[in-house]
Amino acid sequence: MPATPHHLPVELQRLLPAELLSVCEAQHQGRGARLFVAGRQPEYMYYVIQGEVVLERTGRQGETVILQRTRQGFIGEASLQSERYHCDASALVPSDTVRLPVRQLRAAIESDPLFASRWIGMLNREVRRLRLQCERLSLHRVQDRLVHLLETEGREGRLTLDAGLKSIAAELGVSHEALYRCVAGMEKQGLLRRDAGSLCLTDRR
Amino acid sequence: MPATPHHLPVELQRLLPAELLSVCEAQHQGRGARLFVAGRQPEYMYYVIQGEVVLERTGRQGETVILQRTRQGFIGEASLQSERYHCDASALVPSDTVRLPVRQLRAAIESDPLFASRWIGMLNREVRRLRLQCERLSLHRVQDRLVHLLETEGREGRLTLDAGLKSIAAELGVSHEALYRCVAGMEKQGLLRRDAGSLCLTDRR
DNA sequence: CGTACTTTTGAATCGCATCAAATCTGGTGG
DNA sequence: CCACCAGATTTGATGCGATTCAAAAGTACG
Repeated sequence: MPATPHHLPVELQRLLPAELLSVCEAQHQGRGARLFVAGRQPEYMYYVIQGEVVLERTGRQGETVILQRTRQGFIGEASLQSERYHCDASALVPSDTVRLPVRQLRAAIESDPLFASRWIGMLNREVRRLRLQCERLSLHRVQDRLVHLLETEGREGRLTLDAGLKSIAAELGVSHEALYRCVAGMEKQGLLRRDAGSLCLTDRR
Repeated sequence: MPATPHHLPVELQRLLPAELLSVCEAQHQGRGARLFVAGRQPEYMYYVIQGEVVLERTGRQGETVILQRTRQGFIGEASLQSERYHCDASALVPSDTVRLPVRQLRAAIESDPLFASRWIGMLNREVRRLRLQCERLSLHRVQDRLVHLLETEGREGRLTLDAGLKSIAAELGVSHEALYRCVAGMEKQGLLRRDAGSLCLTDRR
């Protein structure tokens, strides 16, 4: 069923032209649900309203690598002009999403220059976010990566946890044991506070 | 001086509309030359024809983190709509570049839908490339990262080296000593060949 | 020829992955 | 409500691989 525009997030309402807003379809994804799988032809573009959806790829040793982790925003937007998906998307926790037909999205970009500019702006933000993640992953110590995450993705050093520390560990590219130890150690040193569902850096420099 | 269009790379000629091609300016950057620095207002968009230009940021301990490494293509394209650069760009080796005015680039995107689509395609490729780099950096062993680099950025497992192994080490996020040892070890095991200026995986599986 | 940089090897140390196991948690069905 | 289960969290012990510091040898360039 089509979602009425005023149910959609403000960001989406500002980004999309009216003819696309009207064909958005709200969906709910259960825990572990697959939005799409690698190799399939892209038919819909997905936007995460609430929850946590990851783009992942299976390495050659069978390990799962998380390529993107979205709690709010588009997932797999790079597949707009692709013939097929390059990775899988699945919901880590029950999530609310919106999907819109790729075909109409492409048409809107080609016919609406202002929308195209806004879409480019969204891609530019994504590129910068990915560069930040590369910077983060090039840090060697778990603590450095965690602090970097809190400083760049959190607000005022505070980051809300929707799916537990284990999924954060995967995003940081470290074992969950190492992250648990790191968090415990930083709490003991008073560098970090841990409220229910969020991590927060204390301001000591 | 404006570069005559037929001196520009084919990729650029196919991407840019005529009015932008005519305002491209060819430039040569000496080794270590700064194309732009963080904080400044973007005035030109740069394209690397030949050589090696890096986007880098200085971490809080003063270490240099390479965010992008371009031997061919745009550098800092995410700053198209930004008020200021978020990082520095400098030439690692003497490089040929093209610059075009950001203002006219923005105007072209808003007035030429097909060009906007092509620009989006370029950004999509960049997003995918960055996701690959994140995947690579989340590997733990140096050898895994090097193999991943050769398989994804090389052609048939062969990668041409323009600026020595040390800059590769920085891109892989490892110390240069570790990379030298890794290369030597893999050569000894017959997993890798090292011609003048290129690394090549041998096909043993 | 000297200077700056890359490449190379060595040795010591550190941090994390890994394996193991115990505890805690939320959710399920009896 | 309680027993139970799957998954998350937590702590411990061990080993590996990379960082780091150090130093020497090779190389390009003015």
